[in-house]
Amino acid sequence: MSGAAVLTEYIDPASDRAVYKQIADHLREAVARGRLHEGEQLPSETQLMEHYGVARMTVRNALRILQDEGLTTAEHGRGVYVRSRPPVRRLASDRFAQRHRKDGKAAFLVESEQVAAAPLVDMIKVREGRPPADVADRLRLPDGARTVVRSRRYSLDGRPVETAVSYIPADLATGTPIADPNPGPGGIYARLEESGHVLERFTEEVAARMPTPEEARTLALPPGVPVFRLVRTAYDNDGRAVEVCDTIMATDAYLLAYDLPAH
Amino acid sequence: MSGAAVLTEYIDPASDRAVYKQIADHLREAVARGRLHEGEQLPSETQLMEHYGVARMTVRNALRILQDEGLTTAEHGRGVYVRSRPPVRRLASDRFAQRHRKDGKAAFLVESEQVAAAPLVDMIKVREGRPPADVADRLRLPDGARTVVRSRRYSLDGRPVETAVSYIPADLATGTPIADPNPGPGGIYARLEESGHVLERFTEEVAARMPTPEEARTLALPPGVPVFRLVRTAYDNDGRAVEVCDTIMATDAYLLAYDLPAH
DNA sequence: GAGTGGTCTAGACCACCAC
DNA sequence: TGGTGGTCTAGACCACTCT
Repeated sequence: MSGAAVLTEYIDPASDRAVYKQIADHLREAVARGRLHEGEQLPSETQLMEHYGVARMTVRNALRILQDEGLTTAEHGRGVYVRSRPPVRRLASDRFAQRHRKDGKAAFLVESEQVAAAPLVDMIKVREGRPPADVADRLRLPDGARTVVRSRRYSLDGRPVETAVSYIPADLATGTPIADPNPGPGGIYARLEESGHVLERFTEEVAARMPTPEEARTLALPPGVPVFRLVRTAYDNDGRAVEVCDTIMATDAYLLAYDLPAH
Repeated sequence: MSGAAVLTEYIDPASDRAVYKQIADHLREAVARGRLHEGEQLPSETQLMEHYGVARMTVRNALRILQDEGLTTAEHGRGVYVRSRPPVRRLASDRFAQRHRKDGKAAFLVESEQVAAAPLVDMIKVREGRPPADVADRLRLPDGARTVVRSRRYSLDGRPVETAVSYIPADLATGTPIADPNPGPGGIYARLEESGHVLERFTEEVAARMPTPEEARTLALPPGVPVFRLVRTAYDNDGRAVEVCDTIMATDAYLLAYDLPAH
């Protein structure tokens, strides 16, 4: 049957609005008014063609709009469905607080415990090399200085949610567990603190944009889902920048929470 | 002339990749490699059809991909251009610090001074009414409690960048300048502090998604540009939530910066 | 096999822009 | 007036999913 029951409206031929936009409006409204629920199937392209009396491309243009808005997903051979909004994971601003590392857990593991999801870290790559210019700036490194570069991907319950690339100045990392794929309990922050670089504060810069094709592939992003780009810089108690972490996050998996003092 | 000089590659008929995706790949790569610069015109649909020997819909599908990625903008009657990335405005985490209000300036005005842009606030609407459930939760208001609701749109140099809706509990706002369209120097935060509700801290929750059609219209967003949804809650020195501000921001106009302590 | 969405063709007319 | 992108038609063949 599918959701053909929502086909109650017709094209207004007197309207200036393009036909495919009118069709998109009808379907969008059906979702907004709850006549089409999360996960429910939309009328098929054939049904829409017949109901509205238009060509297939017109129907497909309408469906593409909804997909670009992140409202629906098309599944080849199955149908078009109202996208279900997964529960977002809330990242609190104290997630890097020292107390969360005390029992030897890195931040991502602590968070996944809180939401009772199975964490996975894969695509781990560690190398040494020169960082991009903007990263070198943040680390206050001279031109040509080298860093240890740690890349990895994080997943929850089998769903990739975030990729991250960390840059640590070579003089702090080379020859230490930080340059190993597995840096040990508590992660690299614990190693940095053991070597005397007690972390004092972090800065985070948050931007959002549509993913590149490669990011969409790595994070298995459906169309219409933007990414956060979050660049975090960690400073030790000497005020030195000891790590820059460049993160790409699926925006449908995260809610970022911050506390701001008023003084 | 346009950018036809970038047409150096051809379709690989042996490839499994769809023709329109191959064309999109070529053009994307031309941008990435600097063979097409910001603001430069892409080859026209006609030129692409002739070069690749494909139908117009195939070319249009390719161009749509780039547009959805936020890489290009199409201008009716003129051509398709590589989108120029406007300088983003950086919002620091101390932007609501008390010292920035001392000279009677609201946060937005202070920021626009820093970037030497002409600020505009329009579409101002003030009313009294019941807040949405999630706002009432944040304000810890009982069901049915009323708030003053302040809506407005912010623009810089004639370009809309952000809309905001503030909710202030009626017992703090009704009958005060907070319920006037113009709340006076320093904005509503200054009025709240004058009435004894000195602001102690804020929380911000940041999400990102594609805009609704109405948001795209209000912010004059080109296709492929997501929005931030930023919900800020202001607390006074008694720990009471005195305002919730629900903001929709153009992501190509903002970079959000936060400081996080490590303790 | 029947139904779904994915890709592609080859046209048409229109609205907008620059010259 | 010619070139541009915007909309729309009426087909075709294919790949995928479910039964």
